[in-house]
Amino acid sequence: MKIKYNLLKTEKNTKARLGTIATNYGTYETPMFMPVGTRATVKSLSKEELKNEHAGIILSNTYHLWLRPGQDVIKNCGGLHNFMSWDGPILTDSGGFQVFSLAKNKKKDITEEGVHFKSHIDGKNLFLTPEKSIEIQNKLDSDIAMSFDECPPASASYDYLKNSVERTIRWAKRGKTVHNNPNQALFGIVQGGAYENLRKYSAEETVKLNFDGYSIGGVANDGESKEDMYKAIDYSIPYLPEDKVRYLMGVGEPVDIIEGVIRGVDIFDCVLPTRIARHGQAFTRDGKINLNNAKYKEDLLPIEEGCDCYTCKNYSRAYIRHLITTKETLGGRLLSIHNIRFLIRLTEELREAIKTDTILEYRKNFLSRYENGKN
RNA sequence: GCCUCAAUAGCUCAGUUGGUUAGAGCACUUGACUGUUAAUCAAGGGGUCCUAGGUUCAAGUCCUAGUUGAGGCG
Repeated sequence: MKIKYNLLKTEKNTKARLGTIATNYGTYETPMFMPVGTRATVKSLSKEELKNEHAGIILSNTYHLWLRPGQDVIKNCGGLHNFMSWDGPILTDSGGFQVFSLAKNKKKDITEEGVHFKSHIDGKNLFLTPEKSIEIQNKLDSDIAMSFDECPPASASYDYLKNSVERTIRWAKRGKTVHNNPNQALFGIVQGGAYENLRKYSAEETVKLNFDGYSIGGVANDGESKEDMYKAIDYSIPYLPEDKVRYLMGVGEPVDIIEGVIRGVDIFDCVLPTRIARHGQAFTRDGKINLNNAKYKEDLLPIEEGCDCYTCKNYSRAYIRHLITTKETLGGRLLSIHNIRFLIRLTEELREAIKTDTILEYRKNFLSRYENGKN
């Protein structure tokens, strides 16, 4: 079966939604944060570690798996779930973002047919089309496939964005036509920068194609302001159907997840918790902390007091700082576990706040503590 | 005892025929990261150029003596 979203409740004072997503690998509550596992691994973590911190859906990536090990290898190994031994749901991104992020400042040729660009591994010429992306995702057998979209930079002009939005809609249609995995949902992606009419047009036209869920893309890239990100959400959400899940792609920071939920977003993904972890930083209630800092040298507190994650229950800041400064791999792993749990716990609390219609109060309290960090 | 070589940032070292404000890597101190080309990237602090004389318009660089270290010969 394909995924099924069930709206349980909308918060009284905002557009925040409490719901569930039923998948072939269990039913999960939303709002939800999805850890990113680009190359069929949430970097450095085992499946038990993810499960222990209550991860639900995880992401993987069409472009990266296409290049290595190749979709046929994964298909012959029983599909992505079997290949990576993950018995939870998986969402695969389409590769649209990689065209933007890998080929940034490099030669790429975006045509109506698809995108010509070069492999970041060996420089080989590559050609990715909406059909190709969906075919790869069909073989990967993820639970949710994403349409192949164009992800323009935040600095793109109105005219560029207008053409890009129209092309992304045509690409969405082409991808849907070739999609043929009965167990896999397919999501459409709304683009249009921070322009109200473009987001409206993009959302309405994408919804007409009747996808299994909708995402808001093109946000939080290239130095986009938070105001523009929130506009992009506000201008998209009203045109998305109530009975389908809404996914804000690539976000994010704790603050942005809260703002997204308040605006009606159900699911989020972001590389931040695992990336900043490997770079020595951790989310806490009292703001982001950097374990490289000398002040943690003999600090025997956990990363965050009161946190229920494996890392905080077992290790001190002093020890983790030692691991980070000596470049021991365990440091990045322990911080990844904490940061993922932090964002998952944030969504758990947001769900509670929706149940009790107190999400504005929750935001106020969270922000005042997070932004006046005592660390 | 004699000879040779060396001495520059916390460490390992660049530094041209003498010529702007003596550099790098690492370490240290910070910062950044939003559908992962990222265990990455960026910034900052840090100097009695072994010491004392001398030559010169100008010395980390040349000369003399000394100190310390390494090696060699007796």
